[in-house]
This record gives sequence, C-alpha cells and structure tokens, in this order.
Amino acid sequence: MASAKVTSLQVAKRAGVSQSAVSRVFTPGASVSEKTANKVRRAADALGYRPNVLARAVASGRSRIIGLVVAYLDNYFYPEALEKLSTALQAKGYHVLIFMASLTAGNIDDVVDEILDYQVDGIVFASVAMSSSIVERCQGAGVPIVLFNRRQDMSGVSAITSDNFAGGRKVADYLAGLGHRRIGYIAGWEGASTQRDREAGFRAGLKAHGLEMAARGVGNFDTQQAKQAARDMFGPSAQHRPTALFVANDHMAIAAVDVLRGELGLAIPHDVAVVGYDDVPPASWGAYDLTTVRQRANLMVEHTVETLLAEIGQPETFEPRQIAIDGPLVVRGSTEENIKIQAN
Amino acid sequence: MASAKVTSLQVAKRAGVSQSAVSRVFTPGASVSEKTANKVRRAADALGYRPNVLARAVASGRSRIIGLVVAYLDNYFYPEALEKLSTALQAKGYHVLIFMASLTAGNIDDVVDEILDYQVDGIVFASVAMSSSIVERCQGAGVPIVLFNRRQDMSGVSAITSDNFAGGRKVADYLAGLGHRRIGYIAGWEGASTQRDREAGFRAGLKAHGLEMAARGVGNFDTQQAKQAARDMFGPSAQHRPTALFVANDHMAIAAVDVLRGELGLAIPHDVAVVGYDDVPPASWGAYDLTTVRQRANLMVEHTVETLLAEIGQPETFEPRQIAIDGPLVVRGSTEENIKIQAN
DNA sequence: TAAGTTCTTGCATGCGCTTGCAATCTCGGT
DNA sequence: ACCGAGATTGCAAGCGCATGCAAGAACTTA
Repeated sequence: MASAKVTSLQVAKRAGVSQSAVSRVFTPGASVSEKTANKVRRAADALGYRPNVLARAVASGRSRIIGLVVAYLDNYFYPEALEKLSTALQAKGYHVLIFMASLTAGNIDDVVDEILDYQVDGIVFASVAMSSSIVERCQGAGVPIVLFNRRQDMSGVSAITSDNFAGGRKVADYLAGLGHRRIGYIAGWEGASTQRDREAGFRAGLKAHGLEMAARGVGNFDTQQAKQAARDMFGPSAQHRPTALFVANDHMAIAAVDVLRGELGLAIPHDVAVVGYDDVPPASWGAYDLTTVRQRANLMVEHTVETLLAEIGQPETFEPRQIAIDGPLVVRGSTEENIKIQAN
Repeated sequence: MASAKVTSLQVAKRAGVSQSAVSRVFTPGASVSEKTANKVRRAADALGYRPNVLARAVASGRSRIIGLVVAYLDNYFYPEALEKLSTALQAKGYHVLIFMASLTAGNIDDVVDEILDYQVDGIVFASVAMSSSIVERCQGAGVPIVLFNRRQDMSGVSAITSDNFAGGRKVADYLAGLGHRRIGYIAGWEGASTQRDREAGFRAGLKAHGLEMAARGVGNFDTQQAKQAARDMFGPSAQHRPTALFVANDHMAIAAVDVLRGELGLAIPHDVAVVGYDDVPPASWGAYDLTTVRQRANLMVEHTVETLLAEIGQPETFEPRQIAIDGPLVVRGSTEENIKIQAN
C-alpha cells in the first residue's frame, strides 16, 4: 500500500480529476459531487494517501494544533487533566503540542514565542502565571487563549477554574459543623488564584461561623514546604494546636498527613482532622483516605475545549468566559472516624 | 512591536537583502556573512519576525515535531517521564505532540495515521503494544521510532527500558536474603515486556536460591484487579500465605498494601513484606514507604532522546539500539522494620 | 424546451519558507 | 595589480495543499 509520500496530485491523476478536487474531498463542507468524491476516495485508498496536515496548515492558516503550557506535572491533577484534554481535542480533530514551562521558569515569554512559531490555533495555559505582555502577544497574533485552573483579573481572557471560593467555604462550613473551633490552614503559592480563592472562601466560611483561622502556614504547593509548615503548626513547640487542618491542595495535604502521623504521632482524624483540595487519585487511597474538595476535571476540560473552539470558530463575536465549576466536598476518613463505607 | 504575521519577505525588504538571505540567517549552518546576518537580525527584531515553523516544515520536510503515543497517565511513572522527555526535546529544538492511545484502545493504528499526518520527525511509543504493521508503516514513511519502557522482539526497532530482568532478580535476591521462603507475585499485563521480564528475572532469582513462586496473581497493571489478587492471595480463605509479596509495579503494590493493611489487618512488613517496581513518587510517601526497584526516568529519557535524534540525523547508518538501564533496589520500610532513616 | 438557478470543477495563484545553481565577491599569494 | 579558490548572494523553482474565480454541468420551473 502506502510507501513514501503520496501527494494530492498523484491521487488526482489516478482518479482523473484535478488536484483541487482531491483537496475538496478531504475538506469538510467543500463542494464536491458524490461521484467524484468516490472516485477520489478510491484512488486515495489505493495509494494510501493522507493529506499533509502541515501543508494544509500553511495554505489555510489553520494548523489544528493547540499549544498547552504546563508548569508541572507532579500535582496529579494535571496528568489527569492533560489526558482528558488531549483526548477531548483529539475527538475534535485537534492535537496537543506540549510546552513545559517548568525549567524555563520566569521566561514563560520565551515559551510563548516558541508556541506561536508553530502557528497554533489556540493555547491552553494550565496553572501558569500570565503577564499582560503574554496576553497581548497572543492577541496580536490572533491566537485565542484560555487559562485552565487559573483565573486572571485581567480582562478579555477566558478562564476555566473550579469554584475555589465556594470550595474553600464548604470546607469551613463542614469543619465548623463537626464542631472544630481551632482550624489551621496551609496555603499554596500566593501567586496562584486557586490559593487565594480557596483561602478567601475558607475565611469567609469561618467568619460566618464566628471563627477565624487559628494558624496559618505556607506550603507554596510544594511538598517539603508543606511538611515544614505542618511541623511548625503541630510540632512540640507549637501551642494551641488546631484540631483541624485545611491544606490548599491534596498534594500538600498528603505530605502534611505524613508529618502529623509519621513524625508527630498524631492520630487522624482523632487528634487532627485534615482536608485537602483537588481529589486527586491518591486522596482516595486507603492509607490517606483524605476528605477533599473535588475538582471536576471532566467538566473543566469540557468547558476549556468548548470555549477555545468557540473562540477559534467565531473570533469576532466571541465573548471571553470566566467559568467556575462547582465541586462537591468528598468526605472521607481523614475527618470522620466511621466514614469508611466499604472495601471499595 | 510585532503585530500580525511578519514574513521573511518583509524582513528581506527592510534589510535590503533577498528573501533567501533571511532564510539562511535563521538556518543554522547556512552560508551567510556576518554583515548581512546582522542587517537581517536587526530588521527581524524591529519587525518582530519569527520563522514560521510549519512553512519551514513543508519546505524542508523536517517538522521538528516528535509524536508521543501514551496509553495512560495514571501510572505516575509516565507524567514524570513525559515531563522530562518534553523538556529534553525542547532543549534540542523539538516539541512533543501528544497522542492518547487510551480511548482509541485497540486501534493504535489509527493513532499512528494521525501522527504521520503531522509529518513528525520521529515517534516515541510509551508503553504501547506494537504491531509489525505499525512499525512497517512508520518505516515506510521514513519516520524513526523508539519504544519507551517496552521491548519488542521485533527486529530493527530501538527500545529503551530499564533492566527489568535484573530488577526482578534483585527483588528475589533481596527477599530471599531476608529469609523469606514463601514469596508471592502479582503480575502486570502479560502483553507487556516489562511484566514478562520482571517476572522472568524474579523467577530466575528465586530459583538461584532454591525457591519458587509460592503464589501468583494477576493484576494487569490495574488497581482493582491488583486488589482482588491481593485478597485472593492473602484473604481468609487463603492457605499458606506468603510472607513476602512482589508486585509488578508500584501502582498495584500500593493498592495491594491498602488491601493487606486496610482490609485484612496485616502488618507490613511484620506479617508481609511488600516490594514494588518503578519508584514512583508515592512509593516514598510516609504511609506506604515502599521498597521498590527504581526506574531511572532521567537516564531512560536521555537515551530515548539521544537514540531518536541519532536516527533522525543519520537514517542510513543508524543501528537500532536496545538499551536496558539498570536501576537500584530502593529499600524502605515495607520490607524491613527499622529502615526509616529520618524524617526526610 | 428554453431560460434561470444552483452545483461542480479546473485553473491558477499563493501560503512562507528551503535549496540547488550560477553569478558575484572577497582575498591571499605572487 | 592579477588569478583562482572559496565564500556569499540572489534567482527561481518548488514543498503539498487551499481557494477565489469563471466556465461548464445539472437541475428547476413554467
């Protein structure tokens, strides 16, 4: 069958039609009669022809490539999101070109340049701190962007997040409802809207119950720092230990649990109740069984794709969307003794 | 600065040179004098010009895109590998286009078609079952491929894995050395070379110590199945429970630990010693503290990139490489009581 | 059946860049 | 100051496909 590169011209010759006819057959919505379409398809199959996406891209200006900028993959919410995102876009005929912003740290700007070099049709920024210069650059290039899991006060940029404020608030309501009065918090990186919103919601919730944060540490979404924060808050030298702890994400919460249980010998939830955020798979693992607020990756991805494609399709009439998706509090054994339902 | 698309022709005009000159300035190794190069660079900067990678690709036949086929990301070895791979390729001026084979299941063939449509310069198959038809198709298209974390008996295909046979053997040596005589094994998916090699090495090791597998379950690299296998092997109705258990990867090992400890009330390592494979981050988390064989993702990625680029650079003289990278047994608390070094 | 529509189709051009080739330059050596 | 080798440069022809345009085909309607 297929050997080297087969071009539309060869197919055209074999089918006895013009090259444009071949092109049209492979372009949804183009004007071709059933008859020639069949001739072409037959010839194409025989030769093993497949349109060259890149050539098509330079000719049409649309590459069907979506750039994805990711800062890190060690928070297991992202692999999951990435997988779903890629699959969803694949289903729409797009593909994901990955750009790691991790090592390039500060200079996400450079990464954006690289992305634009590929003439991507759109860009998803996952948990990346945006600067207005980046936004401008993309808009200047006419490339739609959407922020995933980060909100930006900046106007004109679409952003899909979970409803972090509501989530934080749920945690406060829940812990207060359990009777906790001294509740601590370990924050994520202050630059992240997720951190800020979760904390704000949490504080609002506490306030509504006549409480305030009993202690606060900063983990910056980093395991080691979260551990240290836990030590500081619950270690031997700490006074008035909280009876409950809310950690800004599961990743850090798990680290905190390891410290509380493993290093400090505290029983969970008996001595301390712990709540995380994200509901990453490890949160449900037996050894942690972590109460947490679920981020609905499916929905977030769906909206991200929908939003991006909408803007790609209708750049003029498109209105930026800021969507916050509500997620449930998933109660597990890290906050209540007898929650274990069954050996799932 | 930059506004809409700036083409090399515009730069050429402004710099007072030909369009080809501009092209050459941006092509490493092309023949240009310093003088014109400077003129061009100045003009390019002023206009905010950047070469269009796609146009370049169709003209030159090289896209600087590497396709990556991944079946799943829920084994946390892969996010790590993906991150490193992408970063490493980025450093070489390549970028990664992701293709999820998960949902498309059986028809990896379709995925390969999609990839080839993008004129990728090479493909990395991560943990994907290859068929000879796929290999042929890629070779027919002149696209180098390398298997990551999978070996194939098939000739002519490069494959980078860890030394799974040696790893399996180390586990046997180690457990036998601890005095265990009844050792069980939970297998991964039989279709995977990693599973087969690990088991073969393990068996060989046991044999060398005059032992054989005391029990065997199949987890197919799936959490639920692994749990069931653990239940079957250690549950109430089981007889002659093994005193040690080797599980084909960490992902399943963790699930097994949850069953042993959480459901069956067994103490680890007192009642059962557990060993996994991969050394994914969760293996080192306090609650699991799993002894495991490390897969050296860094090295594996390095070799993968090196091999792929070598073949891309020298397609004629290239000799397929099958590299197996040795990884250490990382001893932790799931096999020995007093291993906990410190509160790391 | 003829005029009027709506569909199809091929032609030709262009997307932005690379590259073989031949013409032009540059310079050292004498 | 002159010659030849090697370095630079511009020219022009693509790479594989999309698409506006005008001509031709097919189908309506009265």
